Amino acid sequence: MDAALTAFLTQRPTPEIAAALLGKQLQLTTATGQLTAWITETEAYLGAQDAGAHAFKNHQTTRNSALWQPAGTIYIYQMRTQFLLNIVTQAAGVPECVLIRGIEPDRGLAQMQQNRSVPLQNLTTGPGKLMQALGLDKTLNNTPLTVATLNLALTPVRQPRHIVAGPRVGILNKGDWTTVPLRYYVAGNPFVSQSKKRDQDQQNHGWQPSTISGGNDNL
DNA sequence: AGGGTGATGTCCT
DNA sequence: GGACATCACCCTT
Repeated sequence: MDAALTAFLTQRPTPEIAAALLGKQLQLTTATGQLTAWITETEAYLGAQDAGAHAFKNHQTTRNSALWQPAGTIYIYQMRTQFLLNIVTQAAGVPECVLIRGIEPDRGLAQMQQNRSVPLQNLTTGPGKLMQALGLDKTLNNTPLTVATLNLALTPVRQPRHIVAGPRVGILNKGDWTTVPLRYYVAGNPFVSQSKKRDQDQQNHGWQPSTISGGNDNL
């Protein structure tokens, strides 16, 4: 694992990591070229103490064993018919992670639309949708980033103008953990799940304009 | 708003 | 071995 990436994913609490991931880039190498996308929405899951997390009470199973691996390990699990992408944070043995819930396509948009044939505004606005667009299943589960065809790049980066924190999606009847604001998204970005059109910034997608320069030949 | 999908884990018989 | 819940999405009303 790349030293800078390990530092990024271990040297502060997981909620801060989840917020800092907004504007970082996912990069997937495929047979037909590279797919890249900016992270727009995340959720933090805080391990054994977190009633909303798979690692609650430190219960390790076949499905969630990746959570106990070192920072930067990919954790992918299946929910109904969908696959969901998480990145493990903190030292090995600490089962915390960040769920990737939204991405803004950058390079390889045509390939993503071929993988998932829906209008652009519905392409990557949710954790299952973005995995369809990337063409990923559970194959990369329990694999380290950078070793896998999927990588997390710390540069280039886009800077959110404003980050919104709120309750996580789909966490019900979990006491205080139901409402704790561990979901983060780029305010005004159209590639955020459940975002309303009137709240979207169609000009800059919620990014600092000075950080948008070049690179994006699709949107 | 509501139902179908259908992998995986947990709690029960 | 079965009933039930789950970090979604799609389609129909």
